[in-house]
Amino acid sequence: MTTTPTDDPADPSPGPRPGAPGTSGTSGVPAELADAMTRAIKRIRRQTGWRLEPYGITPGQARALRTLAHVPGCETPDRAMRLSDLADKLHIAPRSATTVVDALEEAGLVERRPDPADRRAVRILLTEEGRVAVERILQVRDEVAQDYFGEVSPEDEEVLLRVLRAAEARFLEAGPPPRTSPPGAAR
Amino acid sequence: MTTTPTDDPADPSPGPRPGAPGTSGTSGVPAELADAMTRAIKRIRRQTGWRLEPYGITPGQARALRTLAHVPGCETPDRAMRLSDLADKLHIAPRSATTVVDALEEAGLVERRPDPADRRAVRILLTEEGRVAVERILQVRDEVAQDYFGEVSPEDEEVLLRVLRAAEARFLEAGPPPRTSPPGAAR
DNA sequence: GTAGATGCTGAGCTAAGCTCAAGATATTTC
DNA sequence: GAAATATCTTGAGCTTAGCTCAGCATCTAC
Repeated sequence: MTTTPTDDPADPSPGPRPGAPGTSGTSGVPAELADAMTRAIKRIRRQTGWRLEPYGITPGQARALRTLAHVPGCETPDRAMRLSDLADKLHIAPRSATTVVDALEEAGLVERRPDPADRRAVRILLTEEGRVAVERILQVRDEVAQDYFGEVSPEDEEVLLRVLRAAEARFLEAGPPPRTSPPGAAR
Repeated sequence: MTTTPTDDPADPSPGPRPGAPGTSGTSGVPAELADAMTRAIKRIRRQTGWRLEPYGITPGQARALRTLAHVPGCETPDRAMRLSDLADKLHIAPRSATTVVDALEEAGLVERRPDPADRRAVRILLTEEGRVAVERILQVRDEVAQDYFGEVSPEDEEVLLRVLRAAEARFLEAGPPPRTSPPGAAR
């Protein structure tokens, strides 16, 4: 194997701090965990992006489509998401959601419809083609996850899922996390 | 709680496909796992970014600094990373690494030195200030991971870490993953 | 010692975010 | 019911983090 066109021989996130000449290096197991998850997700994302590329679906569009498809009445003009809801869910500014939706509409995956109950607002409906795209996205997601976690035993999978969900719930419950820094932070 | 300035009340990645009117929805446990990890990492990253912000360290700089600090002889001009090595590790083009290093140098965290053995190349040395920054970064990483995973039992932590590392090793070993799409892909 | 490969960077581009402000509607207040 | 205020979307223009292409300096091989 010359010039191996591999995915990623090594990732930025290093392992257990080999020789860092630091002063206060704690580096607990949780940190290792976060690093390992970061690497895993990075690879999964890359894979997913590549496999969706031939269909002309960008990662951003995939995110938006999944979010739109997630709401129960996503096909009816009075229950589908509004543009601003989409923005909220995606953690982007409403103005940015406009651009995302522009692209999706351009691609025929989505359709703007006036909200019957509020003429300022616009509802984003999935088109038939959009639904097909969502199916593809979910399928690719499954494939990639299967590739990555396929060999994990069902018991371990259960543990992972349980732990992650517990951690998530706890974190969300903890409420608004501080955006301030710990010690006397001067920049 | 009015106008809660929460972190993220809900993420784009939805749960177990509640009402998606799909045709071929498989949605196995691995996919759920990938989604859960994606959400976790997203939150961890956001938190980390916020906590590093007061120090004037951007996420991109943090990644670069950690990568630089990772090499054993990162303080000596003949063992520290070259710019192109950094680019490789970060998965960015060499030209982009130039810009990253420009910023780091500007901030006094890093120093360009000619490679004693190859006058085309440049070695990126951490300055004293850079080392301090790396310590901060690692500390914040620890804190955030602790916040997120702190309540997980040591046994579960072990399982997670073991499984993730196994999956990672398997994935890397599988070699260059295909960038082509599964069925007859026409865009 | 010349030819080609390699390492870095200047110039200029793109994608995906952002803010600010304006136009059209809703909602509330008097 | 009219006026003030708030909300929803979008146009204009900016920023950031990437990219490619081209060029110069140097290294390696013949």
